[in-house]
Amino acid sequence: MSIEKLRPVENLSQVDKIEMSLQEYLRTENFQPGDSLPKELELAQAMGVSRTAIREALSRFRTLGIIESRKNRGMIIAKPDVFNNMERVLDPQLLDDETMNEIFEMRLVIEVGLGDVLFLRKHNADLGALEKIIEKEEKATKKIDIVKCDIEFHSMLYKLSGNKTIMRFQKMLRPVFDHVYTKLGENTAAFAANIPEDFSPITHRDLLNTLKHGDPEQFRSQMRTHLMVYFKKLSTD
Amino acid sequence: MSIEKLRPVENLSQVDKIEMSLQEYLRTENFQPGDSLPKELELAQAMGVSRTAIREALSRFRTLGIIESRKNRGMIIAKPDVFNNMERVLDPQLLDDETMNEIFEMRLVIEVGLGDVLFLRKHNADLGALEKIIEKEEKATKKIDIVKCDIEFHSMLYKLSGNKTIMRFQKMLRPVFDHVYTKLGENTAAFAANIPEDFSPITHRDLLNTLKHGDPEQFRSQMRTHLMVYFKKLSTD
DNA sequence: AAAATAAATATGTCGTACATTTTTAAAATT
DNA sequence: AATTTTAAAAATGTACGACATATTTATTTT
Repeated sequence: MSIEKLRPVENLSQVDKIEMSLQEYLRTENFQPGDSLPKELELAQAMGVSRTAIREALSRFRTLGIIESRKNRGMIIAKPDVFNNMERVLDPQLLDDETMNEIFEMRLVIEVGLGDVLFLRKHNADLGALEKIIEKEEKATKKIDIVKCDIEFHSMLYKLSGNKTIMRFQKMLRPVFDHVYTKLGENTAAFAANIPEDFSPITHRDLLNTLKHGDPEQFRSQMRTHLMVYFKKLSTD
Repeated sequence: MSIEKLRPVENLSQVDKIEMSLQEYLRTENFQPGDSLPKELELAQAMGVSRTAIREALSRFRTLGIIESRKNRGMIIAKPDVFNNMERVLDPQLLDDETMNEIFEMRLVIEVGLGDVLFLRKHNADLGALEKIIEKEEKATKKIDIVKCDIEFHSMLYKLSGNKTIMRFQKMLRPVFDHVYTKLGENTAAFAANIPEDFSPITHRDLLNTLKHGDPEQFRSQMRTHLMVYFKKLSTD
């Protein structure tokens, strides 16, 4: 059994306890987005602690996007934004290589799986947008422009999925991708390493064609191949 | 162009500014995990604000898992945990139906795409663990036990992916899944609705067999079918 | 009754003080 | 002189009180 679950018993600060207590309160009282919270002073008095401590606990909720406070007016339960604030944590400068690799792998997983959703929604999706990006890419000569188009193309796929949560997720991870891209840009040898001799790459145009006239299974497979070039990791361990 | 990018110009609180300033400082000074930060008072003096304001900004970073503070000792840059604290935001009670659907759809996307990684790593993965879960499931009679096994099976897939980030992601989303499961459990009619007459479901055993003797493409396709039963949404819009 | 004014309200910011525990420095003992 | 004991300094955590500011509510004036 995992022992981590029950670690923090009495190593909790006062604010930690207040936070837990508050969270419990919000849940049991069934607070909903838009509902307004008791005033800081009321909370402080009710819990028998200082306003300072209450404010720090509330500050955590605010940081997590659980509550919102309007100056001089009061605080309300916020409509949760799932990936709120994650961008700030995902600083490529702070991430270790392993996590970075894992995130990139996760991207592969998602974009391969994205095929199904794309096929379900493509009738009301703007495939022309993809076409335009591809044309721009095919005309581009400088590497930086090609990379830009690449990012644009894949971003557009997320957009066409029509799933705002997935879109948000990609937006959140983009700094990581960009970072890896630029790193790869500096060193195309590693970039193209570990690709088998007989490997025939899949272009963005291939993907679009499949999206237009193919089926999800084909798309998944092609996307897998298309993204493989970025993964030394995947092919080795 | 999206106007949202440049909205908050002068609607920033002092703490907001301090936070930005601090983040900038940490980035340009190239702080790395483990490095210790200046003391609160030093920061306050350097920026010409009170310790209170500094503390609130630091509190945000702590909440986001960017820094860690050891009582009476000092604060250090933390090794970022990408999905730190996200669980608390993902309270099913607060999520609207649309987001919930989108998250569930994202799960489909990921588990379909997971096939590739599973096949890459299955040699050092414990397929026997899956076998055991399936056996338990096949013996189970009560619905609640079956649901439990179902959750266990899918969780195990994430685990076998060997990608800790993906695993963390699933852990984070599990409360949402559980919530939907129990809601579905109350109403099996809706649960099984919208499934075509000629639909032949894919069992967990089918998936395991494919994992053992099939190929990624087959697995992706079967996983797609397997998860389809949960999606009225996917088949309609 | 409508408009203008005043009071109450709630969060944001500040300053100070003290508790607690770790680290560092100093003193005492062998 | 080296080790142990004791004392001081340091840093975060908690608390209280005060004021600023902008909003809301109540009161007064026209």
